[in-house]
Amino acid sequence: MPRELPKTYDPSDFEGRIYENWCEHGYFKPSREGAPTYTIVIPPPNITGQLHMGHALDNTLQDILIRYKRMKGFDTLWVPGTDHASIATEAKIVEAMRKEGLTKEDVGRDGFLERAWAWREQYGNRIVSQLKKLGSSCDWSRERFTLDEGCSEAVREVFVRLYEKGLIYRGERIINWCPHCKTSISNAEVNYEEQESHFWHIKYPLVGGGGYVEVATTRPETLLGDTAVAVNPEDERYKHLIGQYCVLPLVGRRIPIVGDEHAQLDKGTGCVKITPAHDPNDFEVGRRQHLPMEVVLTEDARITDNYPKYAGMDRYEARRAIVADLEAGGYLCGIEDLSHEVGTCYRCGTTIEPMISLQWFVKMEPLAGPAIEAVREGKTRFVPERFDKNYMHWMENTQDWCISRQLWWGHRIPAFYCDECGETVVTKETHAVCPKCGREMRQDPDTLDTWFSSALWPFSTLGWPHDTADLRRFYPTNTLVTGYDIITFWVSRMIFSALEYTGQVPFDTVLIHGLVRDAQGRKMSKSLGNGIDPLEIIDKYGADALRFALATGNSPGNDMRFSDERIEAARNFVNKLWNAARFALMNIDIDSVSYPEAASLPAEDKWILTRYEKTVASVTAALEKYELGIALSNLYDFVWDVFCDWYIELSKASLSEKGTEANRRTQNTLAFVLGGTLKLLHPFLPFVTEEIFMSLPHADGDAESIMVSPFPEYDEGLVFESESEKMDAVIEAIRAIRTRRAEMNVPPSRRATVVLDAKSPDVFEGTEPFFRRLASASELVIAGGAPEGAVVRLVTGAATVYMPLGELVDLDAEHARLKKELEKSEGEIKRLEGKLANEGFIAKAPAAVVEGERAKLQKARELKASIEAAIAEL
RNA sequence: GGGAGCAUAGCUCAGCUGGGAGAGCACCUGCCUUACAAGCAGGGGGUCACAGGUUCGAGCCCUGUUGUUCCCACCA
Repeated sequence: MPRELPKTYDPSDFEGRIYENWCEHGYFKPSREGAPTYTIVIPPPNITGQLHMGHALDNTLQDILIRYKRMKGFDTLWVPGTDHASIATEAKIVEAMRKEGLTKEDVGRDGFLERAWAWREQYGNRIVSQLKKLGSSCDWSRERFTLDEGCSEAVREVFVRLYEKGLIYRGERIINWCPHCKTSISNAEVNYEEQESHFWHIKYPLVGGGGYVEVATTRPETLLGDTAVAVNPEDERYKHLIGQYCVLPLVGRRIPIVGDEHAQLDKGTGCVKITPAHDPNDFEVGRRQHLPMEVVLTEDARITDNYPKYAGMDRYEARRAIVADLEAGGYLCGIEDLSHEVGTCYRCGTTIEPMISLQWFVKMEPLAGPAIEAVREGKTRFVPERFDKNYMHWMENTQDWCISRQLWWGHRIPAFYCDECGETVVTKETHAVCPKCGREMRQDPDTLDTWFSSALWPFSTLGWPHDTADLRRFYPTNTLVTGYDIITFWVSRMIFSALEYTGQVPFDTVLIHGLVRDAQGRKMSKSLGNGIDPLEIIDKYGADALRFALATGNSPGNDMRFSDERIEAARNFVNKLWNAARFALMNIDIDSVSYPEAASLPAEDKWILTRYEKTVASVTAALEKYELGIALSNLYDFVWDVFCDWYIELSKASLSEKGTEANRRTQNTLAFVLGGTLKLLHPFLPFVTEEIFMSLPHADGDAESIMVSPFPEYDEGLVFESESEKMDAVIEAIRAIRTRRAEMNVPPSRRATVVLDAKSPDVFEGTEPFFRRLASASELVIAGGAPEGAVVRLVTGAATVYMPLGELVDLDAEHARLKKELEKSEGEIKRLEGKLANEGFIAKAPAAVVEGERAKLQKARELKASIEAAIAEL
């Protein structure tokens, strides 16, 4: 027996209860052994904070897909988890300790890690509970963490394998150093931003002559580390200087002038100072020219003790001091204003310092090749497609990946060094003994880039490197849903990692979404304080409304704005659905729903079933193409404009006659269509659809929960084209009457006889109740012509409508109005005639299109004739 | 320097493989009608950035221009 719903829609009444119920029944776990699988691994949120709108969008999209596939009969698995986010989390913990007056060194490595794990406990759990509030149907029994034992094992396995293959090496390279985080970061972690600066021109006197060379630099403080000046070997101005020496100002060091193609003829003065230890280009020049490396900066970017005058100054202080000294010494010969791109740390924004450093690297070239090939061959495809360009470009140009970090929170590098003989051992074990001298070895103190472990996420979460049942069944996964901002960091690395270690792509499709911006289109950020908390939105409007707001009108890869209007519109839609269900339940007393029997259905039922089936088809097609926003807006239109505005209103006629056969048929159709619509909506609005579904009588094949019921399949047996067209004609006539009455300001309470002169009178047979209810008709007369007297005339495709509202009609105005309609139809006829007279069109356009245009012309001509008749009668 | 996106109603945006433009919000008019005022009925409002081109036909395809956003890049 149907249960009534509360009068007002209040999501807090049921969202929590329903979610618990789903969990208790284990619906989120895969359980259909024979069925094809569909797998998603969550992009693991960082444990640095709480869920933001970007997560809400990302996870809403994933949940829509996984729920859809589950209802489609797939054995679905959505693997949840969180990311330890080494540098970001470590920075947060350091900051928290600073407030207690503590530093990392105060608490020591073990003490620090203890705090970090406590942090992970607190914030990791919070994120999980927030994902649950959103309705995410993840299999929580498989929850993972990038630093858990399984993931750590995978990391060690990969590190050792790559090392043994020669794809991981340790070496001295120029790396990006963040003086604030005091760690190296990878190229991908550097953001370039425009900074206003200067270009300083400096004279370097030649040794043994009166002349000098002039160099230009944006970083005068690095002068201390110069070990050469380079000129282009082809440069006529300077080539005679190659092999000579000049004197480094302020320092007095003799440095050579070398010929190197790095110096360009048309750049600056043509002479370049070379600082091999603090510039990536100069590093290369230094290698080619066998120049010494002179390190002048400490790890917190201060001048080293080798230069007593400047020792201890930070780099900017030193810059000012050195410029002043150069000027005083007469070495400065010009200052230009300049704005240029400066690298900054993506976590803290500090200007990064290129420095020579001993670090671990992944050799990218052998790994990138197959990764490029896989996407080119379509083994993994991006939606929308254009993002593969992005990916390709990065892959084709990527340099070796610096993976070691001078941090404590992360995967410890599994390399061991012998302090005795300098031997290095890389092993999965937790300690090592030197194979040469038998001493206990010291483990590398550094940890790995956080992306090193997330790169393995699609398979490490399924048990790799072990050959587990999950790995065999659910890998490769199917869809990865993520933002475009993370393609290079993460997606690309998962692809090359998966190919290298598992021999397969990690997923077949990457669904890319954009950023959620604020109402003014700005990025949401802490510093702007314009972030919108998804949890607050859920508390106020419900998770379904939030999901709707994020999913609707959002197309893949594009940013969206989140505003009050948007969430209110979403809530209003859910409320509309709620009330439609309430209406249905107030009128339904049948216990079960049966398949509609075509033979006994009235026109309005055939009409709504036809519209419903077409919605099933379009929603399914859109979902298959990952057009989630389109799928949802199709549903919106169907629910609001078709089901509520028309079918519910039409159904009131027979629902008011209790106990009749017609009444039962209508109840059945109403419940059938509403039930199916709820299923179509369920992936988007999981809670409210379940709440309503539980209250409705069920059809055969429905499960106890909507989330494990079958998704509707398009059923041609319930598509009735011609009857549906008849109903459209009735609707058109009702609309015409309403419009005319509104224009004439006739109140609904003033009912009028409606006389119809129809081309096929049977179309309007039995439709009087509709005209009474929806067009303020007192009665409906189907006549063969115009009634007597001055009346309102409305011409529609199927009929001419007359209403005896003569006293309200200004005959001249009426005449003018009909005349205008006549002109409109004449214009339409002219356009169509012109088109059909065009031989090119007839010859080249598809036959169906030509036929369609002919039919339009035919209709337009009939309409014109009807209007002319109406004018004549006036 | 290279690459990509966007430009459609007052605002925010849809518009799938080319067949005479849609939604939400806002605005105007009228409504307590067997659910819903978080609602119902009706209405106004667009040279689809600009200029060419392809086509029987262009918001959609091609070229260029302008504006705007973003990504990538070691340019002293």
